[in-house]
Amino acid sequence: MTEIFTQRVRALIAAIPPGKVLSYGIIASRAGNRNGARQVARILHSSSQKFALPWHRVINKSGRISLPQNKGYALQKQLLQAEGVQFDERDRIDLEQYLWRDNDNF
DNA sequence: CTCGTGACTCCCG
DNA sequence: TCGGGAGCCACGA
Repeated sequence: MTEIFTQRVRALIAAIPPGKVLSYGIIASRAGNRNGARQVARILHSSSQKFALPWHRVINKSGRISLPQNKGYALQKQLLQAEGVQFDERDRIDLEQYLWRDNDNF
C-alpha cells in the first residue's frame, strides 16, 4: 500500500472510537503532514460519504465544530452528543476529556 | 502542466 | 475572547 496522505487520513478517521474526537491538524500531523489540516477537510468532503467515515468526530483545535450552521453544524453536534460527548454553554468540547490520544498511554 | 478548492491553524492586535 | 490575514498543500478537472 502506497502511503498516501489521503489514505492515512481516512484510516485515522475511521479508527476514532465513539465518544472521542480528533482535530484536523492532529489528523494531518499523524498522517505525516502537520500542515495538511485543510486537506483533511477536503478529504472529508470527498470521502466521508463513500467510505462511511465518522466525520462528526473531527473538530477543530479550539474544541469547536467547524461546520457552518447551514452545512450540518447541528447534525454533527447531535451525533456527538449521542455518543456521550458533552458541549458547554458555548458549544465547546473539552479536549482534555474527549480528544483521542492513541489507544492507551494515559 | 496550472488552478481552484477547503469542515484549518498560527500569529498578532 | 474574537476576527482578520497569511501560510499551508493534496487532489481533481
